[in-house]
Amino acid sequence: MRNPSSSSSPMPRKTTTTATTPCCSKVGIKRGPWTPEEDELLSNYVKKEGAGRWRTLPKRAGLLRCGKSCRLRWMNYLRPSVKRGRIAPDEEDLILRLHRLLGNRWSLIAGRIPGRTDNEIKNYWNTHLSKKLISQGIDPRTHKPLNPNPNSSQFPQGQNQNSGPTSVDLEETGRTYRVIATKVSQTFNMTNLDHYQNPMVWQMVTIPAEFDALVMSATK
DNA sequence: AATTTCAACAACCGCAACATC
DNA sequence: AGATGTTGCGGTTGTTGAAAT
Repeated sequence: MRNPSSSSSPMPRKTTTTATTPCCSKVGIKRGPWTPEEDELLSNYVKKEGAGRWRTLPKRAGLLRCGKSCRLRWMNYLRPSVKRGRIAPDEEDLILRLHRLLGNRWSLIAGRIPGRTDNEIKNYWNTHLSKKLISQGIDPRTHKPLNPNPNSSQFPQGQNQNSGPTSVDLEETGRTYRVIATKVSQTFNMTNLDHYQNPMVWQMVTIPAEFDALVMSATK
């Protein structure tokens, strides 16, 4: 793996005049790759004072970074619980299954995979899995076979191709989802299985930790 | 050996939701 | 109830090392 802190030169970024989060608009704020010294400052500070209050944290920790940058660095790299290294085949399999269920809800997916961050999973998806699915003739957005005929309507009226799983998706894989829904219902005392045919419900539901096992068992 | 292209991933941005005053 | 600040998310970009030419 490349050393993320190997360069001390800040990455040039596009400038914007859009009103934005205050911590990002300040002049004199350092950008680009983090140095080992900065990592140590942030790590030591969070271990001592705890994570949070990101806006004021940089000043308190003696860092010339914006709060957003500090939070991102902590969440994606410095947190002790972050697992480094290659995505294992079983993790890849789980990502695929969860993405089929949840769409691009990276934080939700990451929440079900211990030690992996949303950024890591998003990157892995974009650089590996989406290409892998395409090479297998599967649309990475819908997890359905790629349609060779662009004129045929793959997405019925009102369906947003960019969104997560649609009701049509759910219907077409109805049996699988029904099994999941039944198991979830049994486990968490839910009664109306029709809710599981509604993508809006999936968007709203905070999936409990036990869901992992249910997904695994129901879809294998 | 030098240059170009590709792949991987860290980091930034805008936005929205939520919290606080 | 509205304004302001904070946090978190997803999309995107830029840098860098590896591979190919």
